[in-house]
Amino acid sequence: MSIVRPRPRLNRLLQALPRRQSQRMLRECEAVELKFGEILYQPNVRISDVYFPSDSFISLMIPVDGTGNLEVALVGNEGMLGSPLILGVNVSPLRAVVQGRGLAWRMSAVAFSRQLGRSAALRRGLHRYLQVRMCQLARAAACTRFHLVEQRLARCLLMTQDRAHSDKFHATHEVLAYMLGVRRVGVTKAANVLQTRQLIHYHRGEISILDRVGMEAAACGCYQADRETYGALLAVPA
Amino acid sequence: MSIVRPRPRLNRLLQALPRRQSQRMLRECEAVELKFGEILYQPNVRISDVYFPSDSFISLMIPVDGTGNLEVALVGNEGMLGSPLILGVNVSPLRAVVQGRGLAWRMSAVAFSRQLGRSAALRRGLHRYLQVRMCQLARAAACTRFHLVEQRLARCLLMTQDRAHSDKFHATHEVLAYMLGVRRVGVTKAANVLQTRQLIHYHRGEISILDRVGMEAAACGCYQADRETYGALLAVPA
DNA sequence: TTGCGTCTGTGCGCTGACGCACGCAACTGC
DNA sequence: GCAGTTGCGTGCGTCAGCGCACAGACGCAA
Repeated sequence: MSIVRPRPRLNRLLQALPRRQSQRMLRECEAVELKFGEILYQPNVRISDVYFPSDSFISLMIPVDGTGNLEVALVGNEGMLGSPLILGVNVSPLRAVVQGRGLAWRMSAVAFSRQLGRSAALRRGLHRYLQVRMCQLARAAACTRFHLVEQRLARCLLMTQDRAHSDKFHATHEVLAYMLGVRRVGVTKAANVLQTRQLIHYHRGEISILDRVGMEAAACGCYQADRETYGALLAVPA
Repeated sequence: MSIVRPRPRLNRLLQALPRRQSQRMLRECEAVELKFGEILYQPNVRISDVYFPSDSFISLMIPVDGTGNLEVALVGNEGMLGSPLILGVNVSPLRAVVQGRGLAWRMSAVAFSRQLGRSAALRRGLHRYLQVRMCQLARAAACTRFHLVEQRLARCLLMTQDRAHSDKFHATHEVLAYMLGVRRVGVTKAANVLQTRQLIHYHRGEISILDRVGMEAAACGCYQADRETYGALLAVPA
């Protein structure tokens, strides 16, 4: 049995804004459907649009030595793409690849910068989001250094589940290996263990999280730590 | 023979400001002598002061699983400590440990935030510095994941040399291991190779860089990449 | 039904780093 | 001049992850 949570129509960063500013932002946005594998940013290429995902999610990868890749962040409806613009820089050092297809709100870089100049509330919110990202980047460095593939895979799947807003989603071992910066075979082995332990089920790229609690135990503490960081800095007052 | 470059009296972030703003900042600062091993920030503890190192340098470490540590940034006179305040957050997720004793300009968090609110030039400069840090954090993640201890050690030594403004500085294998997140023995082996290749010389914690060019070749590309990132975003117009 | 592409599983040898533990040399303080 | 501390070197067994290679399983389309 699979619990599919209602797919969000909005982005949490936008939602957290005062009502009027939130509406002003949406007026400048257009809804776009992002396709799996679509590349939104290339390293050192000028950013022309920012994105506020709703039920899509995008992974940010840093190129290594011209050949390898490593995912350093996964952005869903809790975040945004185009953070350098918040700091007055209009190129991204990272590649942005759509991992989960779905809706996002797109806004031109020009309009975004204009809004940023006008709204202190917007700046405040996005600044806090940036701080969350910095924490998560630092943690990603430690995580990739110290934690085993199995733990990192569990963490990656949980993060994906959160952003897909469903306990079922599509991700082949190949893609997961690419994100984690390991061999495909490494993922196969780790995934096998998780499946044997009844934590997940997968079949030809369709992954289901069966035991969320068990998965959180199987993942390294970085998953919880990331969530707590987000909660502490961006808790949305109900 | 050892070329000791003139020790800088100022911090490059402050220097890059318009003259009047730079002076306004310095008026709020007091010069402090930082001692080796001194801890300036603890994770999740409120930031009371910011620091602009001149000839001191400080490493930022992220704690891992309550036991381990990993250096994710090394801050010298090209940067500052207290970046979360730029984003309106007054706690640091990282531990800040003085690696190279020397002078720094200290300023209260309150005064810093006030200046930040008043000077657009200050905000602009520090925002760009933040973007540099984000790039470097992402790169650190990839570097610790993919590169060998020997390359990473070379990179670490070069970064230290830059911030010490001297090709001689103090750093035991123990400390280097701590920063790189590897065993002390791992550093001993790697350092041995570098010494055999006449790139460095060390004796009881006193390290000399003998062949800068050779070292840059021995280090991974991350060293150059970090420099280029800094240069591209924070080039100081002469 | 056949064929082909995609996804997953397995096997083997290799290596970089780990943990542990001991030895030795140099410097410091009494 | 001796003891204790600090810094560095070495040796050994272990292990996670790598590269390479091949094989089975499933699914879609002709």
